[in-house]
Amino acid sequence: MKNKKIRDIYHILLKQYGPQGWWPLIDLRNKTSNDVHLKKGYHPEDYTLPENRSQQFEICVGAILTQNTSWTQVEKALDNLKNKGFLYFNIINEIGKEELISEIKPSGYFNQKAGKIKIFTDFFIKLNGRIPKREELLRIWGIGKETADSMLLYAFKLPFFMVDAYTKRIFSRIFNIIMDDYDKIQSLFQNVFRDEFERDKLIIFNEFHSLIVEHSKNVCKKKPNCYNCFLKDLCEHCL
DNA sequence: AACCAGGACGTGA
DNA sequence: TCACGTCATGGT
Repeated sequence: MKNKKIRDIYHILLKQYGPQGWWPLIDLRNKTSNDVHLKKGYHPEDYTLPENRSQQFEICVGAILTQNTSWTQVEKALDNLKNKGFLYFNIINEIGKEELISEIKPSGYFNQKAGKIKIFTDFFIKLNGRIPKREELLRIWGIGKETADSMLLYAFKLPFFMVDAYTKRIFSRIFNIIMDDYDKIQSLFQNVFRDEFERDKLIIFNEFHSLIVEHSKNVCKKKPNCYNCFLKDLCEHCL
């Protein structure tokens, strides 16, 4: 049964990698941590974050910046914005597009992304603290399904399972079927955990996605390292 | 030196 | 609907 397999995989990944502490927040990066192994900005097992509109906004900007771009590049862009004092919705709203572009260059696609961030910022301000509907986000130019769901899950704490290229790749291999339809994959996963409490769903979707990213980077890469993959007993690609 | 990274949009068939 | 081109920097 697919559902049980998906549940098993979640628990295996969680046990192997541990809580991932998504979504990283820039202010936590500068905090002195007694755990040197803790990746900066991440906050494992603290699901209270984000705790204010400013942090929500930062996550949303990061979600746009990371479109088809590695997070290390996004960090550079966010650092630039932070150091300039730009990483606030009221400031982004004030500054010119060219000014924004010059700070987010490391993340690539800077012309498009600057426009996307400006448009989203206008929307975010008009929210005035309200939590947006998914359809509202999808109507905004520059926000597709994945970006919308990453905002809903990690910034607005709503239980949407987000699907990305990694998710499609891993589970295409595991089930030995081409899984490419965003909506089908999302409803499959949300259905698996439909009976969980809302609070648990949030944690599960939060961790699951980040664990998928972690496993995809380390093991289930484009050229997979099946030899030391601890999912191989469940993976049809390896049978 | 090609290839890829936590996608989305516009176009033509 | 779908396949494809475009956007762009910096890592490996």
